[in-house]
Amino acid sequence: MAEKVTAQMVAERAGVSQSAVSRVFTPGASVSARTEKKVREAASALGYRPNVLARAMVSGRSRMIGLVVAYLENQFYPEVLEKLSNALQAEGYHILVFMASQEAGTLDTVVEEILDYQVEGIVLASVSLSSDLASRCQAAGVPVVLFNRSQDIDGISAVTSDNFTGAFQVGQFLLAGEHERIAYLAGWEGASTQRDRQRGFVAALDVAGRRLHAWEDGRFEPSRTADAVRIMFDRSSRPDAVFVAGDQMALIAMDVLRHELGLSVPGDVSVVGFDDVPAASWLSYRLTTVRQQADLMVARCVSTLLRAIETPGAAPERHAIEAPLILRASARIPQGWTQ
Amino acid sequence: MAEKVTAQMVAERAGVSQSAVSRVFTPGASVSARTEKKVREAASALGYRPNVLARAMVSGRSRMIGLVVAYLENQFYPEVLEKLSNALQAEGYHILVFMASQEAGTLDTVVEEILDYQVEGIVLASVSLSSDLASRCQAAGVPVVLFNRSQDIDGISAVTSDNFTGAFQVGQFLLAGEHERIAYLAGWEGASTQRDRQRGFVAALDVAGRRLHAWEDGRFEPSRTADAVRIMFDRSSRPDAVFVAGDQMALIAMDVLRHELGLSVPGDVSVVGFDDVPAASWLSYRLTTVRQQADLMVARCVSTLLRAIETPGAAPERHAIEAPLILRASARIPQGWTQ
DNA sequence: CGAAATTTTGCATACGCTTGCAAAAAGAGC
DNA sequence: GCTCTTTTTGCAAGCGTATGCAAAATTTCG
Repeated sequence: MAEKVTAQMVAERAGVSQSAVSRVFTPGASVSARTEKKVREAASALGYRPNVLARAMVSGRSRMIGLVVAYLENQFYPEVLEKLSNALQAEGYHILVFMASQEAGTLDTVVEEILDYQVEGIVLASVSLSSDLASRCQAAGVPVVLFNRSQDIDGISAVTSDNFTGAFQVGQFLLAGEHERIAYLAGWEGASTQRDRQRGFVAALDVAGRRLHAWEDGRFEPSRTADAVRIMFDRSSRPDAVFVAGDQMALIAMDVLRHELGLSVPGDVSVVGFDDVPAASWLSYRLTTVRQQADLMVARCVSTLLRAIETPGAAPERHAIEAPLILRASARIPQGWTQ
Repeated sequence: MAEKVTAQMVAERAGVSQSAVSRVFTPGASVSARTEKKVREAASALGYRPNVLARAMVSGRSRMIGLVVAYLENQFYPEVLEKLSNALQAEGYHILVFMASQEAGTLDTVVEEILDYQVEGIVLASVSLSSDLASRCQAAGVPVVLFNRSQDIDGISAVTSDNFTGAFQVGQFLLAGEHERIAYLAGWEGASTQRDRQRGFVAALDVAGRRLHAWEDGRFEPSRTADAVRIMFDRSSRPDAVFVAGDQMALIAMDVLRHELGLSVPGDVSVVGFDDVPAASWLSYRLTTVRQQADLMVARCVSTLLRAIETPGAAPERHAIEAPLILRASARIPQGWTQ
């Protein structure tokens, strides 16, 4: 196996100093056209490429962003990961992935590990942060952006959908559809997304002087969700509409309603979800749902992060991306409904 | 923001040399119990943690594995990513993710970028490698493992399912079910998985003196797949069974068959997939399919990779993991079929 | 208790690169 | 051509850690 080729070797071959080589590969540095040519020739002859790690050591810029993800089962996250990776790749950054099991203490460990790698920034997707950890990151000078979670912690930026308004719309939509018994199937209550969606939905009902006819908790877990649906519909006056806190759960709900309880969707029950994962548009479901605009969210996330990296003192940003209702076929559409 | 705490600072506080600090954090190094105690106290008082990058510089061990993934839409890959990340995390490694667009030249660029980070190994998921690139990696002393692709390149390890045998079983299964017109819906022909599955399936028919009644190419792309199904079934003698090269395509096929063409699955057509993605078991599909045992594949992938890292001269390994047929409800089950 | 064997420790160097500084080279202006 | 300004270049000092080597400390054991 060949030795690894260093800037020093290139320098010798090109007959210049090692600093000159470094400058050729540092955008904005001062080099004459002639030495640049000599260096580039020597470099490509030897197959030289700068060592990112060595560069990181002295410049403090590792070109790495740490990403913490809790679960990838939810189809929304692979999509986000892919887009995030592409967006960061375009800016010359790369993603170091860390899986956080849902256990409590895990996140602390994971974040410590991330910091060990001298990442320039951290994205926490669907993960909540203790204020202790947050200040640890700040002490290390590493900006943090929460993705799909919002939290009132000093100095922590967050990018979410406008969950409140999105869910509020759903409430209006179901009311306009003249549903009589409107239910809500909740996600894990520790998630800010769940709380905001519930608040928005209930607020819409509230405006009309209405209340939830039923409420169950699916915790964003498949089997828990199926149970919740069974409980919710095993009563004399079952709901005729249910807003589900996430698509993954909504799809399960539709399956249980149709194939286990023999109900028709949307004939007997209207179902509305949140996320707009790929499967929501599959012909078996055609789920009416609120779309999380992953592209926009990712773009905001990246710009927020880069800004924080470049401007160490910058104030944290909180972004709530518009989340439009996507009409498909799982919920009765009110006459003349436009939006 | 606080300064970053170095081994030197810990050394001063503990009244020892920097080397002593280093040794405390290097498993297997020689330190007395007394200095270890002093160092650990000083370290935790200051919140010291070794800098992975600096460590990588001198030891050549970055504790990073590069992962290249082409597309995450296929539900199989998020699952793999999650498991792979967890398995490597348990071994003290972390994953640096790179997305490879499907364009041709991209992979070269991406692999170069990976090597810049001094990763200790590379996993290529569903991506093919030119022998030129392969030797580049070998020159850099970085072992490569192909995941879900196999290729005859010197020195390159690969982990796949036993696609041939898995598909062969499907052939036997459909024949035993007394299907008359058996079709195959292919994936992208550049993929070894596609080729092996087709070969296995056709071989099974061959043994019985039968041939494919129809063949179309879905290229693993959703809209292409839907078209392929439409073409395949728009003829007087439509297939009564179709083996689809991947679940993602199989689910689309079921949707088109049922909701667009008004056919019953498995009444009119039996459908069998490959992968066993999460959605395959959803009540709307209950897809009979061949399971890729992600756990086993990942475990093999990790052990292969670690072995190659620790034993630089090691011979490449090729593993084909058993892929069992999972019976559900999308294909007619032959009487008395057991397996 | 003392010599030999063993363990622990600090020193110094290296890993591959960036960057401030001062010297050298190149341009500008007359 | 000569001085003054501007650009280019090399030198050398790190960045934070691991590690070979030799000295120091400790243990072993006759």
